[in-house]
Amino acid sequence: MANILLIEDDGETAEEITLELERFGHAIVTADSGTNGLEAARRDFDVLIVDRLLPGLDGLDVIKTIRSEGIRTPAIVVSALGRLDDRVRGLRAGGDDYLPKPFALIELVARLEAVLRRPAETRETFLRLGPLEIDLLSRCAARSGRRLDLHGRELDLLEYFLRRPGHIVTRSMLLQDVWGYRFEPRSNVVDVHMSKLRRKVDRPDETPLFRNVRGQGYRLDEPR
Amino acid sequence: MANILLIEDDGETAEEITLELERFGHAIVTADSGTNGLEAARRDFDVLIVDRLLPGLDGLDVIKTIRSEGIRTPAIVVSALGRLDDRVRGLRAGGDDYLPKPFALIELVARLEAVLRRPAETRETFLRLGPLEIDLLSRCAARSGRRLDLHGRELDLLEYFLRRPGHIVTRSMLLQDVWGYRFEPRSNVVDVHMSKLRRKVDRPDETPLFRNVRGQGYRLDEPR
DNA sequence: TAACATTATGAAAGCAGTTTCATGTACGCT
DNA sequence: AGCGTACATGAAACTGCTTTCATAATGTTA
Repeated sequence: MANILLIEDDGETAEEITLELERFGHAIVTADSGTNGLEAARRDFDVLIVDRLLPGLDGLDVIKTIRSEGIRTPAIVVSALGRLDDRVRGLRAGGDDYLPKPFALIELVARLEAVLRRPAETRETFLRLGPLEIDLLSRCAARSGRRLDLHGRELDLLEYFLRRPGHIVTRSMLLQDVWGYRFEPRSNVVDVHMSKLRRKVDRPDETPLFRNVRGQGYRLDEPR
Repeated sequence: MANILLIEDDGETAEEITLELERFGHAIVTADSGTNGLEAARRDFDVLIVDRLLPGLDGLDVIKTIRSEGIRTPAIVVSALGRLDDRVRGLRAGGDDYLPKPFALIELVARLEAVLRRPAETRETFLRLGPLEIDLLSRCAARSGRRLDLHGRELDLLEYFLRRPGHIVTRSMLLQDVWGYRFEPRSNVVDVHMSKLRRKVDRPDETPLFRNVRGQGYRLDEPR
């Protein structure tokens, strides 16, 4: 029922957890290092399960980083380091959870369900970045007061970028999170919609907010 | 730019205000008594301008009534009674405004713009009535956990009813507020969509929540 | 119960948004 | 500059939601 990102370097453990959670109908994606995990965590998951000790980047740092980027996906940290030092104590304050190893899988499932059961995350319904505004409730957007007449997909796209200002958004992220495709079709839907969206957002006489990053994706710039 | 309901019994004053506000690009609908005004105020307006002294029902009572029904359209009360008694003081607390007569029309326009400029009213994004739930952000609805697969219009319809539980909703209200038609076409769009919506919400084995009120419209019953 | 008005609904038509396809343009590397 | 790849975009095809239309069912009144 939920999209879960598991950041865990030990293949065996990852496999074990994946199988168990899939038994409960969840969809799991695995990342095997802190660096990969960080990248994946920028996408739209319902929960993250993060190992504390990871190659490349510490699990807590992954969470810290995405939080600093405004991503609020709840996270459950799993670790052999049982002692509750300061950093771990900070976790709960941030609404996340901590699970010392070894743990019974059923315990993980329970915490997970608890996180998912939490009152539907009160997301912002109104986003703004510089001259760009978007009202998710009435589903309308504007740039400097000029109303943008966006179609559904275009609006979803813009929302996705507005939630990640200044960050590169890849086609793959969009296909997965906006279109909901599990595997990537060879299609240029994203390109076509980006083209349409950009035409509406960045008019010839305006300073462009969207940029293409060759070989990587697109970025919505924060205004300086 | 805004849909305004003017509740004012004096035709001359009403005309004057209407002309001025239309000059600023607003769309005005007028009601000439408290009773008519009350009925109209249940629809979706951006602001109400209400005369204090009205035939039938006092202006403040109109506001009080719709507030008790959960309608939060901001209101500006206009009155020759300049003294700020308790009831008027209560107005500001409720987010509404008061304008003693006589006033310059430009003053009314200013207050109006101020009200409209207020941070987009933080409406509920999640509505519930008995077994019915609707999440406006993800735009999905459910009855007793059973997910209703509603199309856009159906969802808009359901939202409209959920915001007016137990109240009769006329076809005319729906055409105006959900479809945005200014004048009523002879069409049975509403009937068709109600039919589809009811089929999804009220299944044969469930106790029906929607009712038809012959000659008037439909009602979504509050569960007892 | 007959006659009329209102409501319900299946199916077809209409239309708008989405996706694909084909082609043109820009970029980066040697 | 030349080449290959990535990106941009007009237009057609497609899809699915919306609306209309026609007809049936239901309720109301005399």
